[in-house]
Amino acid sequence: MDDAFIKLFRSLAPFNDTEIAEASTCFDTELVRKDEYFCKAGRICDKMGFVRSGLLRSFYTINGKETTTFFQTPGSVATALASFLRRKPALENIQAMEDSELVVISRENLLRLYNDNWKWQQVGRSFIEEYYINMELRMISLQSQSALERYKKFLKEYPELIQTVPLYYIASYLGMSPETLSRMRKTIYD
Amino acid sequence: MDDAFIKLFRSLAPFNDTEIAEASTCFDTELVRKDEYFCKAGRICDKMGFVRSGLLRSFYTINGKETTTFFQTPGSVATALASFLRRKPALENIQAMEDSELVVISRENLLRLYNDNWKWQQVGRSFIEEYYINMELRMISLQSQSALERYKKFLKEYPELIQTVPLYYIASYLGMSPETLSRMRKTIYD
DNA sequence: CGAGGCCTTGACCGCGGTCAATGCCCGTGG
DNA sequence: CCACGGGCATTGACCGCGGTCAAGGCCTCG
Repeated sequence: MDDAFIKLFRSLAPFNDTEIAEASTCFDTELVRKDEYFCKAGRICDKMGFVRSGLLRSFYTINGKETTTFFQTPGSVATALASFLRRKPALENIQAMEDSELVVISRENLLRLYNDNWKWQQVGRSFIEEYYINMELRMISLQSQSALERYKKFLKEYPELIQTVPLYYIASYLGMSPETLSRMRKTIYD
Repeated sequence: MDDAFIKLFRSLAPFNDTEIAEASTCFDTELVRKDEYFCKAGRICDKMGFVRSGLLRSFYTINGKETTTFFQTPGSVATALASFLRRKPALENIQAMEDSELVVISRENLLRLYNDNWKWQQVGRSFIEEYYINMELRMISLQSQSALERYKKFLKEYPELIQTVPLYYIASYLGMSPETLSRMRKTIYD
């Protein structure tokens, strides 16, 4: 397991070294090459990944149109959460936009950790809470802000991504067409 | 505590009678009269309510405009979740649309239950999961469906609410103006 | 050099928001 | 009992945001 994630877990529950060491056998490393999928829509997503390096995005396809829902940068969690939780086919895909390395735990192993030690329950709760709050903020933004406001907000929150992510993915994430995003950008930079 | 909720809790973790009995001292009953608030925006929401009877709605106000985010019917959970989890001022209000009765647990007592018994951790996880999945579906709907499609979907999912809830709240929940909702209704019933 | 991927630009237009008027229902008080 | 007023739904007129379609420019890569 990775140092950064050990730190993260420790910040969520008071683990000692033994507990971390025992748990580390439950985690695995997975490489996902650019354009390949970590999860696919229609299949049950039975793993949870912690991004160590690279960059991924979640998106679903409705009426032939892709909608990007999240970008997973190093330090964040990648999973089709609803599918993972309910063991139903996932709605969304998770695709690597660059070669990415993830620390992965299977659903099975996670449930085992939950049973072994309540502290992992707490970690699990925390991640879902995190997911939830992200989603809530995103929804409020989509519902109450104009396209321009949403773009400005994105600029503040994810300045790095503007450089690396194709604009049409960002447009999709922001709930607008690439053309509209292009025009928003124009109005800002005159 | 209420029979319906005991059943619910039991479906989420294998409680025995003693555990339920011990926990029941942590719960309380709260009456919220029509138009009064269970939670208020700007204050920290430090309780979680299980609706026994009545009807409530969550909404937040941005730029002087209300947006309804959820309706809480009997059996569902009422709390400003992000505020509850992070102990930050709530963005949303929860207001009773009819006289309502809730079984309430304080944050403090919930944390105590979490510590006492891992099964309650599981219950807590389940509720957040529920909240999360609801939110996700709502977001997908808002982003990928037209106003008319969203209304039709609402009709299927919450036929009861059409009778009892003022249409302008439903419009707000569906992310459209009351006028638009009115026109959608017209196109359906000719 | 050509091809394909991505971004921009322009023209057009439709969904749905805003504003304002009207209708309807119902509770309240004269 | 009726008059009034307020809350809610509907309707109409208008219009702007942002989507769609199509074309053109600009990369990079084979």
